[in-house]
Amino acid sequence: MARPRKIEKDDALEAAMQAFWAKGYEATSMQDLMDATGLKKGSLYQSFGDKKQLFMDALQRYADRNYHKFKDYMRDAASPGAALEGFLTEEFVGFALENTTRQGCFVVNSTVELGPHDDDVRALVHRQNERMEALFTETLQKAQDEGAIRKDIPAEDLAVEMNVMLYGLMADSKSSGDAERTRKLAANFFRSLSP
Amino acid sequence: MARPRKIEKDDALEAAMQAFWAKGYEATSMQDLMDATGLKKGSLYQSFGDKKQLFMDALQRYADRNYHKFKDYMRDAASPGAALEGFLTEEFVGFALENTTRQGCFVVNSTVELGPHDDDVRALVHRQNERMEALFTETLQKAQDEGAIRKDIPAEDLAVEMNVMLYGLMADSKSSGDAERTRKLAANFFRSLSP
DNA sequence: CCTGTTTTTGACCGATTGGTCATTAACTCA
DNA sequence: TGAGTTAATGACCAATCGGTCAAAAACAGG
Repeated sequence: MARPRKIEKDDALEAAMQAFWAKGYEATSMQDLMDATGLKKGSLYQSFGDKKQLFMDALQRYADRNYHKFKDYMRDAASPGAALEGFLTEEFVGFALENTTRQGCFVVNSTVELGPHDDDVRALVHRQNERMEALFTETLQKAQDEGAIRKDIPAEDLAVEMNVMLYGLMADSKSSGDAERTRKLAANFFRSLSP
Repeated sequence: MARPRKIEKDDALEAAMQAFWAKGYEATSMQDLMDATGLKKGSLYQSFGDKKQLFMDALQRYADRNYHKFKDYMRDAASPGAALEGFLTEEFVGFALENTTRQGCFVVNSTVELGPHDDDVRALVHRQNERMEALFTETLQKAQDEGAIRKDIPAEDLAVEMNVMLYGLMADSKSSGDAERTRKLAANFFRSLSP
């Protein structure tokens, strides 16, 4: 009935996500988004609404992807204890090593830049924290039953602590960019979770 | 010999610091800085150079103040162990409670926003991390000798871990704003430092 | 009071910001 | 083939961005 789309909306969103992730909300201009997506300004507005909505869509996309990546990692591990150790000392450090452009974590970046002044970002981050911490809690609980993790602190508390430590590592890596520092931190943190 | 200054440069820098701290570098316009300092645009440029230099001056001011505040706290405590516990469970939580505007830590904010793309910010943050971690190391070392802190991990490593955990808490507080969450996190982290 | 020096001011600059909208292009269905 | 529908385009907008600069203002010493 009408003219078909030339460019996949999904590809454009992925490209916009990369742009926002690399430079943050304020520092990414509509021109940057046009360059990244290959779309003209009018098409961006027609497809995604305004800059803010495009940002929120991109952030949600990132959050979903990260959640499912972590969930899969936990599911595929040999044991809950191995999942936690592997995640902290390998998966996460691997991420830090490939993180040569110091992009950090898009959720952490957005929390710091927009959290204090934007209700939508705060709500999204809150939901993300809740499900990530629920995922960590589940795994930590099983690992406690296994005897791989200390039992004197509730799994829920350890999960929050783990999430916040990952926040710190992501923030720190944005200026340190020191892989050895990250490696040691992750290993020591896992040690402090052990019985 | 010449016209005297009407406004103290120090007061203007303090006001500019508050503005940058509250909104970040990009989101703070010269107009915001004019409103905050009470100075006109031309005066700001004459006194501080450009926006970037003013920002660096403000960030250094904040970093110095924070360092000396922590140093004084450690010095005045009854014992190294009490210094660490008090700092984590009282001083820091008190900061989180008063943090109603979710300003977080200016250094952490700047790392996340500018660290990846600005060598000057990265260098400043690196220096700040080094002296903060040296301060923590010194106190942790003494507390280990006292028997108040676990000895199976070197004090240097614990210091880095503590610094990064504070990074995480500061980032997290920018969207959670949950005092009870912060309190529990700080207490549990101190517990994980104990023997 | 006059001269010299420095601070302060606000008009002004080109570039860029996010955002709009009328026009054109490209398709489907009758 | 023509009518109807939607996608894509780029000219255009007011506002704001960081930054400059000549002129005015406020003091000092002679």
